[in-house]
Amino acid sequence: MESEDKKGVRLSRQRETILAELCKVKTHPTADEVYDMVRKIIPRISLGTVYRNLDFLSSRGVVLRLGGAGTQKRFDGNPTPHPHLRCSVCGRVDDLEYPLPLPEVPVEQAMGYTDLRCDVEFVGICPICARKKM
Amino acid sequence: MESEDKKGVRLSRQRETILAELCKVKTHPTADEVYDMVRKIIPRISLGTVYRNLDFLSSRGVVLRLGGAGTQKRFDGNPTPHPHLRCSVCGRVDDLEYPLPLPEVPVEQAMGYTDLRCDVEFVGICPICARKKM
DNA sequence: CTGCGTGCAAATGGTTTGCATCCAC
DNA sequence: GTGGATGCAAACCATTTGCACGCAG
Repeated sequence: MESEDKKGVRLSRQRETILAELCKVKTHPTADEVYDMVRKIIPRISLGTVYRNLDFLSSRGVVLRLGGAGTQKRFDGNPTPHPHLRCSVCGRVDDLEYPLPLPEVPVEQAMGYTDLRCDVEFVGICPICARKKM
Repeated sequence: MESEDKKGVRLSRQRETILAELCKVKTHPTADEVYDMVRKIIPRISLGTVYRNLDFLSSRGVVLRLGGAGTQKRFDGNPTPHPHLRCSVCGRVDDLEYPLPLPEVPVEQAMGYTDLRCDVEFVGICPICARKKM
């Protein structure tokens, strides 16, 4: 029954817009990049609201919060776990467009951990930063 | 020639102790857990020094800095990339003690990224937190 | 009407940094 | 002696939070 989960949840223009903008791009924006995107539509939105909604959406599995190696967290409009490429120089994150089976661990080998989800991230240098180095 | 890399590098008691303590444990301590460990040996060490040295050591590949899903970064005395298990509740990180081949991406599929290193992290609930929930 | 969501601003918390001093080489 | 490393404290910066108001249901 999904109604149990949705009890008391409202659809504000802010929340709607944040999700729409995030799904629109193929980049993996940080919270304040999302803030900039949404501000073009709702100029008076606050950064706190953006954080609250990204939190809300990722806790419901509607979007993905990428932990990753960098300082800032990045968000992905595609909630299905899939491998990412991260640039160790500029922090940019791309989707890996190559079918790569996510590794799995037999439950009895998971050292007692449960509900395992696999995160795969390839860290390297993106073509743009590689070029700059020359 | 390793002397080129080591130009001007000194081995202070602080740096030595930080590395020794980190290698001694099988947990994956955060910077201030390392601070606590080292403070038992060098009480007047500063947190800044711990950060500077963990930075120094990981940039040289002597230890591993785990990006990971949590807020704080964790460090691993074993510099060889290997899969980790992370508890999404308490943030604890364990080594996966199960041989799992790290996925590889053919260079021509890496979307122009170079020097790729693979990070695999399984996120789930550790046995301790699972028990607490009951 | 209700109470969830928002805007604003202050607070947090991990990490970084400037600077004078210290000590490994 | 020299410059890399330290201790201390202030600065940073991404993120979180308290509070009064606004608006979706």
